[in-house]
Amino acid sequence: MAAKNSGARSKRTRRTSERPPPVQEPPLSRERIVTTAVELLDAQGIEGLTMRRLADRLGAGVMSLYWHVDKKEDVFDLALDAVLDYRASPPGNEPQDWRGEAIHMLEDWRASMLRHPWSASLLPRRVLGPNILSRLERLSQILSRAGVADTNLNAAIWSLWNYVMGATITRASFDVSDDDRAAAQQRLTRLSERYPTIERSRLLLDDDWNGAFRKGLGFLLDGLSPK
Amino acid sequence: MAAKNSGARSKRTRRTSERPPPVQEPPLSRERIVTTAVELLDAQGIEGLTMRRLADRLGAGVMSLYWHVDKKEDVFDLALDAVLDYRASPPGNEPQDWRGEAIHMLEDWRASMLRHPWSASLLPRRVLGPNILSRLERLSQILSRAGVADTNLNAAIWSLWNYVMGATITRASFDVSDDDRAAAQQRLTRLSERYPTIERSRLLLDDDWNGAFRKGLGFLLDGLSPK
DNA sequence: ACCTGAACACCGTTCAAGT
DNA sequence: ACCTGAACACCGTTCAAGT
Repeated sequence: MAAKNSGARSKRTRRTSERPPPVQEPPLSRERIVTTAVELLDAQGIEGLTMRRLADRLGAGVMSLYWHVDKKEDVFDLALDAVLDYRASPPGNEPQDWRGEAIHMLEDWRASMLRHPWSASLLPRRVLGPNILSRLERLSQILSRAGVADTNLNAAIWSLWNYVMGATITRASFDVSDDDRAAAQQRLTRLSERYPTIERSRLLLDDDWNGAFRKGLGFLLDGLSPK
Repeated sequence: MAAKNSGARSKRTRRTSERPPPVQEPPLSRERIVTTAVELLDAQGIEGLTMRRLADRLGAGVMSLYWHVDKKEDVFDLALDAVLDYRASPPGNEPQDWRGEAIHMLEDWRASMLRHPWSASLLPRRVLGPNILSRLERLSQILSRAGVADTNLNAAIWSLWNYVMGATITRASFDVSDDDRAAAQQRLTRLSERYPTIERSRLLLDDDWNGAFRKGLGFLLDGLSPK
């Protein structure tokens, strides 16, 4: 009873068993597709998401997906936004600690994406889904309450966005290719007369990503703070 | 004589004409491959670069490429670094205006990538080529000379890197999908009770990308400046 | 040393059809 | 309304072979 539907592609013979749909194969739906897509992306990375594989995991034919979704791109859009959900303490709270609030939300943003490393390299090409928008909304409110001038508000939001995106994308890509990074540092050491400064500071070997993220974010918030 | 080799795929009959290789079809080489790859990427975008198409443009068979290059990935790596060359006034100059120097170099970085929008979405997954490294080296020297403490140096470099990458990637992706952006703003206006703050500040309609970039960079440099 | 075509194991998506 | 298989026009890369 356990591994019933695993190995055998026995779609044809399903009707013979009499039970009313026993949870086992709920009908296809956008939701189910997105959930499974995220699973697949987590497991196999961005290259691993294939319409054929996705359909397989769902126990459906490839073309069935196209009833619920227009193009493969849509699956990417939906998967990305699905991953960026944010629940935080209600907005009105503690208007004094805007810095802490901003840091919390942005670190969570980064963490959410690093939990699904594919999301980082996906984001650049994707549309702004509702979860992304509501994070931007939240950020805007925090900064506004903090006293950032209206004329600076958009620039401030985008600069934080830029910082977080850049950091996350970089982090995720280094994660994937740790060997490449080692190779780069090797080359760097070999050519230490060409890159003396970053060689000396061990720029590529510094492993404290979280610390660097927080520190840099601190710099930026310092610069943003209304004087 | 002009459009000699354009339409006809007459590889077979080439030997009949007697001339010594008249510049027309220089032998395949890594360099030629990279140059053509950049052209192709500029023209067709990231999806447009295909080993088959690339070989076609070079008047060679697909598999000939694989003598000069291991995998398609390599072509991407090489194309990316090729685009990031930086020539600036010699490093020793004007030690006083570090801020101007940093801004110049980072704006040039962004501009170089925006000239080849595919580079922005490529970078996250790529190795650090020599041109990228030498920019980081340069940045490190500037900040060091500016008096940034050694303990802050790496964090400072990465935060600037993050900012520039985030900004560039975002800019490039919005460039590609201007309609998507319009659609997003539409949805946003429709749901203005959900996103009142960013709706009011017209976050998604603000078109002054260059201004926003400079402003945000200013914030960050302010935060970085040794007090 | 350099280049090649045929073949393999994949893709996303159109289309006409089934229930 | 929802699902399907066959077919089309592509991919990157292995392999055995040519010069």
